[in-house]
Amino acid sequence: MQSMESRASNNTETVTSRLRALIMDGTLPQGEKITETGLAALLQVSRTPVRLALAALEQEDLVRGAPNRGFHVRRFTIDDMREILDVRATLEGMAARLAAEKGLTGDEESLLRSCIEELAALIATGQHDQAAFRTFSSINIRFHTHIARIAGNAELIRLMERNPFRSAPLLHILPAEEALQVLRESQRDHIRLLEAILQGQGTRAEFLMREHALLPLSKATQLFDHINTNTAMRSIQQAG
Amino acid sequence: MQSMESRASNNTETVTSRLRALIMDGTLPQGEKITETGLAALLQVSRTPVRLALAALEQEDLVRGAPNRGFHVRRFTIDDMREILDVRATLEGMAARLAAEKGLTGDEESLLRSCIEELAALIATGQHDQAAFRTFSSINIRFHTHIARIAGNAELIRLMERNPFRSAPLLHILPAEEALQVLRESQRDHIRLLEAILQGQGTRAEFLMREHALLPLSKATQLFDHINTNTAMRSIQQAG
DNA sequence: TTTCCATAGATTGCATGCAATGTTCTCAGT
DNA sequence: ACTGAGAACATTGCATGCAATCTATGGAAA
Repeated sequence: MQSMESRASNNTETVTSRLRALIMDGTLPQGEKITETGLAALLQVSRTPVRLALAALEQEDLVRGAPNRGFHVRRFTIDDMREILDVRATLEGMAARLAAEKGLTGDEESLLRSCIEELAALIATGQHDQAAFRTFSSINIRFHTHIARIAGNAELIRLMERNPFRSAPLLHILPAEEALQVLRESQRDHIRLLEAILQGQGTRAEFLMREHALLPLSKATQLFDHINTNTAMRSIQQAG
Repeated sequence: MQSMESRASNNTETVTSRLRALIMDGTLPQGEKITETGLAALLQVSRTPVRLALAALEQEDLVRGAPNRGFHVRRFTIDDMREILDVRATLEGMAARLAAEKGLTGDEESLLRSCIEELAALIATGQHDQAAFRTFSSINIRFHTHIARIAGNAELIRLMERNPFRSAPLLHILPAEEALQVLRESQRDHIRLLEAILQGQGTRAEFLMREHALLPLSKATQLFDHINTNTAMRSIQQAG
């Protein structure tokens, strides 16, 4: 899953990664105008790789460009985030279904189990600080990534990797108590999911996964009338 | 849905469209090596727009490139096509579900109904030549596109537009009798789908749509041990 | 004959210049 | 003061040159 970052022998990919990071962590705020020359100066490269990077991020829909009028950072409304997470939930559900239909090898099962055990251990400590949430997210991502791998559909994996919100726990913007509760419910989902997959219950796995993927968002919208999308994106970025 | 073609004020988009067409219609066969200079000479432009077009199509996964070693046309195995259609079916299913959950306005309903009536009229003529299949495909695409619009999820539409196989009836590679049967079964699916959507039966609509989207592929694989992916892609291209 | 290395050719990756297109500011006219 | 036209400025889109990298060919050594 980290294949999109880091590995960068050429400048273009470096610029793409850095620009993506600048956007996701809010350094470049939503709606900010981006000029090729400006970015080139900022990142100390020529306009060529910048242009290529912008084209790439335009396809990811992180920046938007009008012909002859340059680019600006996409504005994410709360509805945009909801839509993206909705698609993500559907794709994750498909991955779970395929995994269940295909069945697990012993190795695959134990890998998923170990994720669940690590999460259980983490929750048992009762910690609810930022560090704990980060650890939780990284294990969680491993769990989800592995299910996608097991599903074995390359096109599916490709789309999931391009989705801006990898695993979007939104934990960081929730009050600590609420966040802990999300952790616990998530963990219960994980256990049920593995059970469904092991028993080859494709449809059950699919719907469990959908619910699971939408859990943090529904929690967050229960609590806030209006989510600040800048904060939310920073939160998601920190989670990865 | 045709937004990706035609509208091309600048060279880069023109080159992108033309290159995509060259690949989809088999002029550039699968696995063919593509050099920037070669394409630039062929299309009478400089390397710059070619480079941008290649980067775009790489993200669509129609061409693949190794660092410093250029690009080649992606090879589609039959399994690749299956995977892509599987994802497409899931996304189409999501669109149907959202449409059902949202409900139709009068205009939306009558637009879908008119598609169905046109298809019924076409089938009633009993024609089963290439021209009839093309007409069928174009109406069919309108039907599906409209459902996606009704669903109203921009991210979903974006992914569906990027899927290489828009509506993939594969009719052209089936024997005429089989193709006609596919038409009839499709039409039955359409009617049921509209019914489910009108009654707000989201899950039913979702699963009907999935089956519907996979129908042509399963028919084709019933008949052939091995589908020639070049022929199949040409067929899909003709359908669009 | 086979293997390895070196050199020549080809191709990509990047930087930059130039023309075309947009944007903004000024200033005259109302 | 306000509007509109025009010019100055800024920015993109494209072409092209150059260096770095990769590939291929040929020849020498085992």
